[in-house]
Amino acid sequence: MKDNVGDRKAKLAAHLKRSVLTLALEPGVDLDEAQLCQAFDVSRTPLREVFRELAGEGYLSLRVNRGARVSDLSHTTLRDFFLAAPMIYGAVMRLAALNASAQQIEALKLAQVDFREALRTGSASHRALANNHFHQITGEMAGNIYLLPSFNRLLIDHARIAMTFYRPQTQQMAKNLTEACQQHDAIIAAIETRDEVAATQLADDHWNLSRNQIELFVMPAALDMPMGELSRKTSA
Amino acid sequence: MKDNVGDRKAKLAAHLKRSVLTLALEPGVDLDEAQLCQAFDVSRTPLREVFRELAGEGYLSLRVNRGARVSDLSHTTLRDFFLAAPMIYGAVMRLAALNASAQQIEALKLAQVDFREALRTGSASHRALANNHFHQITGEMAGNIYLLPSFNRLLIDHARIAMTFYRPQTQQMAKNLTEACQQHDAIIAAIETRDEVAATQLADDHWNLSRNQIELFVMPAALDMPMGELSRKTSA
DNA sequence: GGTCGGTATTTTGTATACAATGTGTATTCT
DNA sequence: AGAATACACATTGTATACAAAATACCGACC
Repeated sequence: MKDNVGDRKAKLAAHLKRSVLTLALEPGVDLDEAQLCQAFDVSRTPLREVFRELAGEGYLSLRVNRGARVSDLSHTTLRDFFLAAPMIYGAVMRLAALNASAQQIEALKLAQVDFREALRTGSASHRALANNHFHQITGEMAGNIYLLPSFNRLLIDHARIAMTFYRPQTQQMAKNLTEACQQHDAIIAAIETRDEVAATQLADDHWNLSRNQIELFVMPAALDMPMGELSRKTSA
Repeated sequence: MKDNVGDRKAKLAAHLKRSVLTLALEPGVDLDEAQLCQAFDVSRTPLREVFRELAGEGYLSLRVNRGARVSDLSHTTLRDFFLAAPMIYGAVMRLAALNASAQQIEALKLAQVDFREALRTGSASHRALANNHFHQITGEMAGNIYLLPSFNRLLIDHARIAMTFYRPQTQQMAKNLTEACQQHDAIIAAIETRDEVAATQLADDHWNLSRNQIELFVMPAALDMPMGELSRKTSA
């Protein structure tokens, strides 16, 4: 099971990504160079290179003379997220339908098998990662180097937000998950038949469902309030 | 004029960015670590960190065991560019109109002064950099962390493509440049009055003008062909 | 003459020592 | 007691030596 440094570096990067996506490393926490060096048996130089790389992709943020930390997921970033996501997701899905290769479609189907499996028996982390993987493949299908940077950044925070509701706490939330799964199937079908219109529409539907799911979590029960004081706009 | 290492690092990064944007470093050329280390008086470690940073932003691309090179600007990337740019530019301009701070508007006006100056007396590089700076500020105004990665990547290649026509070779091209300048003024006005509709429209106009400019260069004179064999679709 | 294979050289990647910066703590002075 | 400062410690940034990989060069063989 021993491998060269390059492999250990890749392992480290993958581990950090997974940890960030699944909230095993929570937004804002500091990363300890010395500890990670020891844990993954690499020296500080390659470790710090990985840090910079992941910082560029949006997983981490680096502050001069004060080390690396997991990217924040603040109030304002959430607002940005809801503004940008529908547009980018839609564009990516449309391009995916236009450009997907047969090989990529196979990969997408495999990802969906895993996602379904995760919904049935997996942990919340497994679900988040499987869903993340599914959408990453659609990003590859779109294959537009100018869209991907933003899309991948969105996927990072989508996974982190989603982690909060991949442990469904109500009947409705559970139902939404199975619907999301069905939408994935529809997305695969649309891509396979190169139906860009359907794909774009499905991106929109899928996104709206996701947003509902998030709202169910952020505003749990509505508590059956008599008046309208707790309207949606208040928290913004 | 002596400064600490951090400053030299920043200088190096700025130099590389400028060189890439102005085609002083052409797409695809290899970068020599040893030479740059000597030129900027930094050791290889910080130099390589800069490389990774710029690679993350899209200026360079790193290939394992084979060093850094300037990002390519190929046929296929151009196609991606034309697909993604209108959407992202429009979104950024709209958000800029909604969110710009007074300070940012001042900065934008200064950038426009410089751009106008560059059109009158500056070099092609000066023009490209000034225009780049102007649009970078609109990106900051929009301030959406999910849109910015793609937007900034677009700006890099926009500058590089634009370099080819900031040396206007026909009457029409020169005229287009002055029109672009006027559009900048209109953009400033729209942002200052928080007119998101106008800003979005102007983004579209500005983009179309830019594309025309590019097309004038890519398909120079049309040569007054009698038949229609040289129609636009052929090269795609 | 051309191609294959092996060695020398250059270039890239990693480890580590050292310098600089930031942080925590104790001591002193008001 | 509380604040300020100086000192010790921990963490981050840089330089450099070394290892590994790629490239260039050269000669042998077909």
